[in-house]
Amino acid sequence: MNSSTVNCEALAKRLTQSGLRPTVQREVVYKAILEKRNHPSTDEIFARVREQMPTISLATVYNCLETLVQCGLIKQVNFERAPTRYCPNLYEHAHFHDDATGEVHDIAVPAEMMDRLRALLPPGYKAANIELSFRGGVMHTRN
Amino acid sequence: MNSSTVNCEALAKRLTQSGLRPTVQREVVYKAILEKRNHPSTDEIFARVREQMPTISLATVYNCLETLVQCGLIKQVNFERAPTRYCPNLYEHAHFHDDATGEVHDIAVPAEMMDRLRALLPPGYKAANIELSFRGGVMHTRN
DNA sequence: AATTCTATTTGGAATAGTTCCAATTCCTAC
DNA sequence: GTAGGAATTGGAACTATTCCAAATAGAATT
Ligand SMILES: [Mn+2]
Ligand SMILES: [Mn+2]
Ligand SMILES: [Zn+2]
Ligand SMILES: [Zn+2]
Repeated sequence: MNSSTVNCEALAKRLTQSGLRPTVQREVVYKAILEKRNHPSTDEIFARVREQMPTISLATVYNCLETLVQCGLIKQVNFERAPTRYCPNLYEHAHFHDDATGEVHDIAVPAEMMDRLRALLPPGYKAANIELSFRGGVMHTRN
Repeated sequence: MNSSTVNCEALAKRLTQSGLRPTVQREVVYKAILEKRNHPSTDEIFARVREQMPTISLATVYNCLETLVQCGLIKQVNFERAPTRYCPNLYEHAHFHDDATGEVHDIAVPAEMMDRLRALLPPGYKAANIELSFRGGVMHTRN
């Protein structure tokens, strides 16, 4: 029983809990995101998925992604107005967008820091969601 | 000498410094953003600007906004994939997007907090930009 | 097992914010 | 005043995403 099997059992369970059907399309889209966790765009996911299922439609990929987000299995990552990316890392974390390569890296954020951020809000403001993102470069260290 | 005059002198100065011309279109777009600092969208800015200058084109508004951002006079504010908004508040701050009203509110962020955020980055990562945004609701307090 | 009912998928059209482009107009420098 | 570059303009093009109506698949019921 490999990790992919585990993940897809979790997927089926979560979908069923939400009253949705664990379809093969949803499974293959979810696996595509898991296989290389580099915050792929919809196009990238579509390309990966087509290798397994060449007949899947782009509309279905969009539908599956929306479903997976609603079930809380993946997160949408938006940067400026660039095409939406997706992230299977469910821990609270921030994103670093490397200007040079275009890559997006996860940045760990302690829960305590999240609390500090929430504390910035005026009384009465309740944040359902906090997004923290960095943009910049990565210096190469010479040894 | 009202504040609008002051702001527009600053605008002209900044544009000239950048080797750009202080045109009437750029001035009227900038004033439109300052007049009601509610993070207006391009459409809203276009509507405001047309009252002063009914002949201005949408393309020019887009051009002016890009110029003003490049000069550092305003900031782009993106939320998910909603239409871009603009903000003349040049202090480092976060944004709170009210789900109920769609309004965007500025949230003050102490410089010390910004430093803590930067400190989350691994060695070698240099953030040219940090974006922090909240989404949620505002509770009404009874008295 | 056939039928029914609904969820899901599918291909293509439509949408919308934004960008691009070529032509005109406007400034500035000479 | 003329020349040259900057800025503006209207409209076309672009593109990520959403919408839609028809086809398909799957679960439930008889
Ligand atoms: Mn994408
Ligand atoms: Mn906008
Ligand atoms: Zn991530
Ligand atoms: Zn702001």
